Amino acid sequence: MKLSTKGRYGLRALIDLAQYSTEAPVSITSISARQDLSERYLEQLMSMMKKAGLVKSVRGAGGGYVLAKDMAEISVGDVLRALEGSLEPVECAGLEPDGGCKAADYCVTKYVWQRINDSISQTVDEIRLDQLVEESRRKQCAGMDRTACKN
Amino acid sequence: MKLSTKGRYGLRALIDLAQYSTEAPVSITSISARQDLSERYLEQLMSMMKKAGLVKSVRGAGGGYVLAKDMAEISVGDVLRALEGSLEPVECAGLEPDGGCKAADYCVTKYVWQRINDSISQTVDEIRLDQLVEESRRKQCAGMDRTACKN
DNA sequence: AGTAAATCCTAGTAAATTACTAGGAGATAA
DNA sequence: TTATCTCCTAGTAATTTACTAGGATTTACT
Repeated sequence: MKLSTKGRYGLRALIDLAQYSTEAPVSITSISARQDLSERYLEQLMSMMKKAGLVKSVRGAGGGYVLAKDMAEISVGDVLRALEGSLEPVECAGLEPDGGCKAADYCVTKYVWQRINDSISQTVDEIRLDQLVEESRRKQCAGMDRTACKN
Repeated sequence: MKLSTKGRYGLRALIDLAQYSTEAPVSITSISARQDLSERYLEQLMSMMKKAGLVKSVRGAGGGYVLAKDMAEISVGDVLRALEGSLEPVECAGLEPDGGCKAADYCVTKYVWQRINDSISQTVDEIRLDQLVEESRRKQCAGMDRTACKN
């Protein structure tokens, strides 16, 4: 039940992007320098977030990434699902109307997986990027030594 | 953010055990037959749950496993933590008073991981084995074809 | 026109983890 | 004494993770 580096790094990167892209697009190079992440790897994460419609890219010199929508419109759930895939603790935990497991009616554990799924979904969907950015400003995270912590 | 087969199989096995161990201990052979699980693998899961104090074993012929405490005293959280290890979505998500990450005061994402951790913990800790057993009886899960579903 | 700074896209790959299997020792009831 | 159990340690194939590598393409600037 661990998040991978994709989700962890990606959320950090997006918070960074949200803070620094108010005027011009922000390059992968600058994000990875501030956040101490591999440029090549971050590239892939940004690509995933782009496909998910969270960021837009500007190609060529002076280019980079910008948020595709308002910070308040992006939830942690959007970010993590873009990077981790479904957050369901097991494959069948979702609420598919019909496509789900045939055995669902007789499945006790499905109730458990669904409860876990619901609680995760609810919390990640209610935390939005603007809150995190504000929190980051308040804590003056810019001065934080990123090599100390990989989360 | 997926549970492994340990957690999935193990919870199923323990529900099965709770239902069938009212009189005599239940053997791994019988659980694995009913639940369509590998005996050897289940053996390991039972051993983990024993170490965690959830079940007791009776060795020798006619032996097997019994719950170590009342069904109502065992939560899904107890079971999953015994089998999966910590349920924290990232290493630092817990509430360690001091042993935690040095950067915590400056770490925005830690807030996120902790919120997720808290919501998972709360839901798994409030679901107890007796509820699941009752639900299983109500649904007549005994007739379920276990080969159809691995969760 | 040329160059530097960017994103974009696909593959490859070492390390770690998962999900088992295998073998055999020891305990106990019949 | 034998069949049925738990117990314990190792091994291992398959999968996933976390990257790295190479190069094509786009664009601003001089």
